[in-house]
Amino acid sequence: MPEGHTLHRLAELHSRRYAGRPVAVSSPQGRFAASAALVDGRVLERTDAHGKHLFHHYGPDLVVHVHLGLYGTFGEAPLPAAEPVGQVRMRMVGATHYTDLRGATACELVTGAEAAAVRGRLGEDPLRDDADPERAWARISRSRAPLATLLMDQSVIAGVGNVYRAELLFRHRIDPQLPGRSLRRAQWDAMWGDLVALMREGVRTGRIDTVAPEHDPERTGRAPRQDRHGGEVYAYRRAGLPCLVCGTPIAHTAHAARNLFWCPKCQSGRRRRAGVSRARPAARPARS
DNA sequence: ATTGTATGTCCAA
DNA sequence: TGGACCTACAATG
Repeated sequence: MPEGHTLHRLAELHSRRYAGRPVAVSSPQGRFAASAALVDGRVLERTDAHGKHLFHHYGPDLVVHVHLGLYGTFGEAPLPAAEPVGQVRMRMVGATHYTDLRGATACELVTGAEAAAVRGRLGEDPLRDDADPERAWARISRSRAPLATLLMDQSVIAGVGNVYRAELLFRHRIDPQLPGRSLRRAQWDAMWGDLVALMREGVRTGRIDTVAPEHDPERTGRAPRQDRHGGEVYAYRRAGLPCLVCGTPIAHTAHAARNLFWCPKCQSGRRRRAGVSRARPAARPARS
């Protein structure tokens, strides 16, 4: 769940629930207790997210920085608050609801400068208004690294995880091993625009849905609908299953300790190298 | 009831 | 490069 859209969604939710009023902050588990005491009872001024990082601003130098990692979760329920169950790292209690944070990789109190430093290490976030795709392109277009690596590099693009990576590459019919410097400018422009639209949709719905209506398996009969991860996808976690476009079994390999999924036919680099590139415009990212 | 796996990142070896 | 983190859920018995 926690790719960039999840954190932006949480930032919006927490702002709606808690911003502008005092919040009771505690750490039932204890690991965040000393820091929680410093913001307990203060007014939450605002929240924001950059990539997979979430920030709760209680003051210029009182910022709670959260990274969910692989299995961190925020849960919420209406008041009254129940006894904490399990390892609750941080509990926030507001006027109408309370929220429990569990399993996060990072939950720490930082200064404004430290928060800025975290953001300084991050690349362009497609969900932020201040994102500059030109800077990401500058990195990509001079890198020999494969796009599979570059898209997951948070210092290049912040917020893309394993699902958006696989789906974006598929939607643009790009071989995951294609070196960044071999990507054409027009392809990058199309990918960035598509990524912005896909991730905004993810913020809105809370799911990652990438399959165009014309490829809906229910309609084409290519495969049964999956929907396992709260969304319909082309490649992610579909190893061995028929490609929703061409029927070829989806391939799978371990790439830098992460699972990489792609369609060996639709995303074959052979066409491109053969120089017929102009003949097949990047797959139109019919929005989902 | 138990086991396996994961949408992420850091750190030690 | 492998383990740690230590949750949630699906698959297995």
